[in-house]
Amino acid sequence: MQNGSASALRTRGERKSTPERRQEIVRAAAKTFGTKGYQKGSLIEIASQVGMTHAGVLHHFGSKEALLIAVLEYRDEEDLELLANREMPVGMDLFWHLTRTALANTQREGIVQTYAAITGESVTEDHPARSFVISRFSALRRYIEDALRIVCGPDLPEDVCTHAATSIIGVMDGIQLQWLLDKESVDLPEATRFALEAILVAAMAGKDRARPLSEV
Amino acid sequence: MQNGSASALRTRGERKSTPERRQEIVRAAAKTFGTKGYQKGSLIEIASQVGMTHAGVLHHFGSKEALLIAVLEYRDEEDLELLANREMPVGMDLFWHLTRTALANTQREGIVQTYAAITGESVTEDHPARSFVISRFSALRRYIEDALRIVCGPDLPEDVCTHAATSIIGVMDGIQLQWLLDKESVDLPEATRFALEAILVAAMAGKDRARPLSEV
DNA sequence: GTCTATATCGTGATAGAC
DNA sequence: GTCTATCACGATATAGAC
Repeated sequence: MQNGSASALRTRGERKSTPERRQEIVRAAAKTFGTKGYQKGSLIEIASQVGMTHAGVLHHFGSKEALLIAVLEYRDEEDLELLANREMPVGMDLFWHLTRTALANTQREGIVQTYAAITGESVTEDHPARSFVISRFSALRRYIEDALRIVCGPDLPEDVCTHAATSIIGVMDGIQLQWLLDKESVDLPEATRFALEAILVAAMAGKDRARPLSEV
Repeated sequence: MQNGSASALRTRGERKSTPERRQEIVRAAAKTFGTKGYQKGSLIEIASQVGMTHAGVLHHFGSKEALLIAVLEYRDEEDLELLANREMPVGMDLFWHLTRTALANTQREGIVQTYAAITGESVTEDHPARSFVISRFSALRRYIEDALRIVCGPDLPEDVCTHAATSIIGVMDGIQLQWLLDKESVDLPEATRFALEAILVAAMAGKDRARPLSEV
């Protein structure tokens, strides 16, 4: 019960310890990069949100680019924590999870906005988030393909599987984008649910259509 | 047959006339905004592509923002000219057109890139393209909804119609984005065809499901 | 760990010569 | 119609005081 060593006392003083400070900064950066974009979002604006000057921010991260990477990693970490066991659901559970995510996203506009702004910018030349976004998409496609194979069975043709996975990611991102720009005209969760079901049904049908005659 | 007045001669001299020069600049700007984005794409880079200084560009357009608007209008104009009669197809023809567009887009990466970069950036605060993109999406949704009503008949429920239209635009944009970032992993025309068919079929099914029992 | 001060750079825009 | 020159501004990053 004794309240600890000198080092424990040190980290509990009124001065914020470094990991906490870093997280504060990352959160502010995510907000700024979301509203202004990476190019236009300045270190000065980020710093002012946490009561610092931009030199202070650079002390923790070294460069603006490193801060962006930290934001991207933090966002993925945050997504993982939405899941009870911190790992991606498998099979049909994945599609339920995606549907629930679309619903949850209506209540966390900031995160959606950050994701959309950075992803959108990443198509430009030499953008620091580019390779990160590419591998994120790639990993996501693989997850969804695996889930599709479980749901549709082993007869699912490879090309149908890939196209369906690409379509699912695409439609979720695309609907989010329209929703961000015009929330009154777009029903994010319902449109997403409709599209996911449509694509799932088409994948199942693709499986049936491609089944070799010998097996029928 | 006589080759014209003094004014006609004047516009044919070795010096470029203003409308031609404007178009050259707009094309260069579209390219630069596509590769670098609007914020990072500089007037200096645009000007150098047409053999001018940035002051020359500003002489024609007054401001960088006005140049962006010109690019957006030019891009829409260009899209219209892909159509034989310069007007959007109606009914099932629209969906054939969208499928053909996805195929054609693999051969005009620059245009797709420009569209994606500007649309992606437009979600940020006070972006000059924002209202343009919003009304573009809105008009597109209306077109597609009209076509869906023609294809599916008047029984198509309103919400299914809207969700399908939103999904179609979303999935086309979303697949394009993945394709731009990773062309080897994404088959743009085939994935688009798959998704469009899936959504169309689902809309038809939605119509059937919602048909009042009294009509069956 | 945060600040002030500064170096260095690039930008969009304006004014005026040619 | 295009150029040169310049202005005013804001950015990232560094150096060194506290």
